[in-house]
Formats: sequence, structure tokens, C-alpha cells
Amino acid sequence: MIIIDYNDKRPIYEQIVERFQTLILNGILEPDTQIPSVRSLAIELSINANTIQRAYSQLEKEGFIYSVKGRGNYVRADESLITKQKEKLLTNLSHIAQECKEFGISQDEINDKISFIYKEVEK
Amino acid sequence: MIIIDYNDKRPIYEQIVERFQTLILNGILEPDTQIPSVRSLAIELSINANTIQRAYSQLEKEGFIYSVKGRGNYVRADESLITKQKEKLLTNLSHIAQECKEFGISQDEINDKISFIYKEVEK
DNA sequence: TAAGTGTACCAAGTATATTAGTACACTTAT
DNA sequence: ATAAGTGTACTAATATACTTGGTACACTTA
Repeated sequence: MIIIDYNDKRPIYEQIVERFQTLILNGILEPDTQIPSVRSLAIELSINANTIQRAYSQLEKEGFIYSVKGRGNYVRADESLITKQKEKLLTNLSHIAQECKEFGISQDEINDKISFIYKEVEK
Repeated sequence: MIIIDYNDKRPIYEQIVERFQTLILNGILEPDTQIPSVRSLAIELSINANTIQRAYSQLEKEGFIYSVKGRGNYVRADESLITKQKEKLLTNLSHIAQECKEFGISQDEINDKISFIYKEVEK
């Protein structure tokens, strides 16, 4: 469920954070689901428990999970996270589109790309 | 022309690389234009000459500039850079659009955003 | 009570970025 | 020829972030 890419220049804890963010935002991890304990995930990934702890701390700070002392860490049920993520995506999209415009890429060309994606059938 | 943001977590040399890439790709720096010498830019930005050298080495490796010993560094005239950049932009756009789709954002909503950008008048 | 959990430290090692300094070969203008 | 300015290469030192290893304590559950 969690994979570490050692070719990735980003720190391990950041990769773990992003992975859980994706799993949570995509609904693969449902609210109140317990995620692996700090120690067990450390063993599973063959990395230090402190690194996992660091990732979990950040996820908690960002509102993706909540932790209960003595019990574990759980996925937070926060609808605003998805709203925020949608806004983030649309903002990114606008920035890229702005650059595309500056480089003389036509609106039609962009629309073709997007239509292609929206036509694709889910597997 | 070059600005360093010390709040940016990225290394200084990387910021310099990106800044020149933008200036060159946008045609603000025309081919065969001489860019500041390693030492002069170091003084101007109050940073070490080695850091500038590192940025310039990378820019040369990526084909954005060429260097002449004893003379200086110059902007390369390479049309393929712009082609590559356009491809990169469209690839990024596709990835974001893919995510938008997964989050249930409609194609119409995306088209609205893009149309808005393409309608804007240049200042 | 024992095992598993989160959390908070500290010390050490590693890698990277940055600085500082020196040196050499080259080009240009004087 | 000389001096100034250029790219380039190298070493050493410093600072910072990441990661590991270890210990400790409070809590929950079986």
C-alpha cells in the first residue's frame, strides 16, 4: 500500500505523506479506518520508526488523520479536505493553462487533450 | 532580473536555473545574448561564485546556454527547447486533468477555467 | 500484567548546499 | 606584453536537513 522510491530525491517522510494523502482523498482509505502503527509500518518498509512518526505528525497537522494515544492513528472524516484539493487542482490547471497560452498553444489543442481524457473509459 | 527567495526551500542554484530557463523560453533573453559573468552575478546577488557556476553548468548541460572560455556564457539558439517545453506543459496539463476527472470535476468546469484565461487581454 | 500504541527526546551518521579560497587557461582591450 | 575579466576545476570548512538507533514514558487493550 505504501511504496518508497529511493530514486526519488524527496525525503522518505514526504513520500509517505503524499501517498497517504492520495489514498485518503481518493476514498481508498475511509474515515475512521486505522492506518498501520508507527512501529509496524517502520518494520514493513524497513525504515526507522522516527521517519514514520514524522510523516504521521505532518498528516495530523494537515488534518488527514487523527491519533489516539495508546490506540493508533485513524483517517479523519473531513469533507473540506476534498474541497480544498479540488480548488488546488483547478488552481494548478489555471497556472499551466496560462503558461500554455504564453507559449502560443491554442485553446483547441488544450481542449483536445482534455476531451481525450474525459472520453477514456475507466478500467 | 534574477531574484533569490530565501523563503523558498529549494537551493539557490536551482532557483537561478529556473529563472534563466523562464527568461530564455519566453524569449526575454534572445539567442547569443551574453548573460552575467559568474563573478559579477555572484557579487550582484551577494552569494558565492561557486553557486552561480553550479547553476550555469546545469543550464549548459540542459542546452539553455553555451559557454566560451575567457569570454562568457551565452544564450543558446535551440528551437527544440521550446518544443520540449510545450510537450512538458501539455503533459502536465493532462496529468492535472486526469486528477480533476478522478475527483469528479466536470469537463465543463475545466473548460470554463481555460476559456477565462484565453479570453483575458494581455496588458 | 503484558503487549502494543503514540509521543518525546538525544546522539550520531550521511548527504547536500553553500561558502571561501586558490589556481590555471583563455580572451579582450590597452 | 600587460592587465583585467572570463570560464573552470579543485580543496576545505560550515550549515542544514534527513535518517537512523536508542531510550523513555503514558496510554489502551486483551
